[in-house]
Amino acid sequence: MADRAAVPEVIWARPERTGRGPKPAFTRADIAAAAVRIADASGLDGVTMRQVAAELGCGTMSLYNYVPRKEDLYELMIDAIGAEHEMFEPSGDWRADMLRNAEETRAIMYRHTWVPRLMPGVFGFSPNTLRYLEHCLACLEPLDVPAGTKTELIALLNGVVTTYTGNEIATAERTRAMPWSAEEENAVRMAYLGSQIATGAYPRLTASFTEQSGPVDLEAVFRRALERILDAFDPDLR
Amino acid sequence: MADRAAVPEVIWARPERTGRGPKPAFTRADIAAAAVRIADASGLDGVTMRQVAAELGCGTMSLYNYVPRKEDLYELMIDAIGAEHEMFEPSGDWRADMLRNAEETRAIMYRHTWVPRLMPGVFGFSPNTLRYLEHCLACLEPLDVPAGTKTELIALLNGVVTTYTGNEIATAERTRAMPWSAEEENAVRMAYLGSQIATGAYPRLTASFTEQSGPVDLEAVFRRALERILDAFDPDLR
DNA sequence: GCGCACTACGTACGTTGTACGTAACTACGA
DNA sequence: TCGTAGTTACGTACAACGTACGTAGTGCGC
Repeated sequence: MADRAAVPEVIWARPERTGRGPKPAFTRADIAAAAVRIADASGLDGVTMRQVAAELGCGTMSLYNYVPRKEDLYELMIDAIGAEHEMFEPSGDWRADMLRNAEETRAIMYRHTWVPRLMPGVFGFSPNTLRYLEHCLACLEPLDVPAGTKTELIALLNGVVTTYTGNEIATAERTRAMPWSAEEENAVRMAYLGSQIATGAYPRLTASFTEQSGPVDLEAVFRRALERILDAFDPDLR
Repeated sequence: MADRAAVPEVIWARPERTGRGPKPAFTRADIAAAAVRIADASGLDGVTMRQVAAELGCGTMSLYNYVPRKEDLYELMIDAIGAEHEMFEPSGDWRADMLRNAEETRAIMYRHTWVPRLMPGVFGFSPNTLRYLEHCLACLEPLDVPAGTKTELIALLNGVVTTYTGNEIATAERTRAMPWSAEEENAVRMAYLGSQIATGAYPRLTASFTEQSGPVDLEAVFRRALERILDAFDPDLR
């Protein structure tokens, strides 16, 4: 029996096929694509080993020949959507390029709303992740700061993109999944917040709430956050 | 029978006790404390309805009298650790105060390593969350920007603290939970990264890796990220 | 003092990840 | 050329999870 048990292993380090025995029926890409298809259609919770196997048309346990743990399936999924990133030719304007990268990541997340929920748990540097990092570094070539600072900029931007977009998606999905209407939910929330505000314990918070009129433009907030971070790394603004 | 079914409800809007029938055996605080105790000791995955009930010394299903869904239990937990935040008197130096707030949040997360994993899923503005936001706004009183901008600063800071600290914790826990040693894991990872680098497909990434010598000072990276964000909101630096 | 709204909790169901055993298959060493 | 070792494939089975449901007991408001 194959030792599929505990072995210090990044799935990307394990060769895709081994040569001996029957030909594998699927590639990793097949499996990743099936999982992505399910996640897009039914959400991340729809991605079960049984469902993925059914989508592929094979027995549940056969999957474990390709993916030692479910966690590794997630890794495959993240790598798969990483291929959607357009690795454009750097323009020479590092700010514009990084904005474009961020905006594209955001778009990918809106296309695959399960990505933000998966990101924090993914650690193996998948091929497409490495390609993306390399691409970002290429975009940052004109920026005259140490390499370590560039890495920090990339990490900070990616983190903000994930956090902001993930929050928006989670809020949207929350209202969608509920058996009651969004208005109803909002009414209950507002009633609660109103009752809290009425206690007078949160004067500044109350002022902040009442001051702002109309709905928040999430995209604008997102853009401002990005710009601010770019400002903070821009030597020309110091 | 009580209708514990789908109702648009924030748990904080539901009154803690109703007056009729037998006195409840526990308060929400009891339950939250029990869940926090378990999470601290056995991780977030140890927090099951059965475990929490056992910790309280009651039947599993009795919990559902207090907490309609497990998700609401999480909400209770987040609120409970929110009480650990020290709401100090603002010093008048908003940068120093916000740094202190961030550093304290980070410390709380290191004390309760499950917090970052829970944060993205928590939406109900719990009492302690409101108190914390109010406190942040008090610290930002000397900052001369619109109220909306202050809110954005708070959100950005909190997001970065959660992301950075959460990543660190996840990495640490990952190596701890593994049946193999951290050195072994690291060796495998490095061997893999080395093999990728050897392909020559990632020249800039390779340079960045080899350029940096010695381990990364995570706390310093964290501090720099905070300072940069504060810079970006500081009118005196524009 | 009656009844209703609540608490308490055992049982049970559906679903999950995955350990394990078995059977079939093929590339390699002899 | 032929075993045989290392695979793939997959059915069965198990422990653990969230929680629906039913029943029994309790005490406040009318």
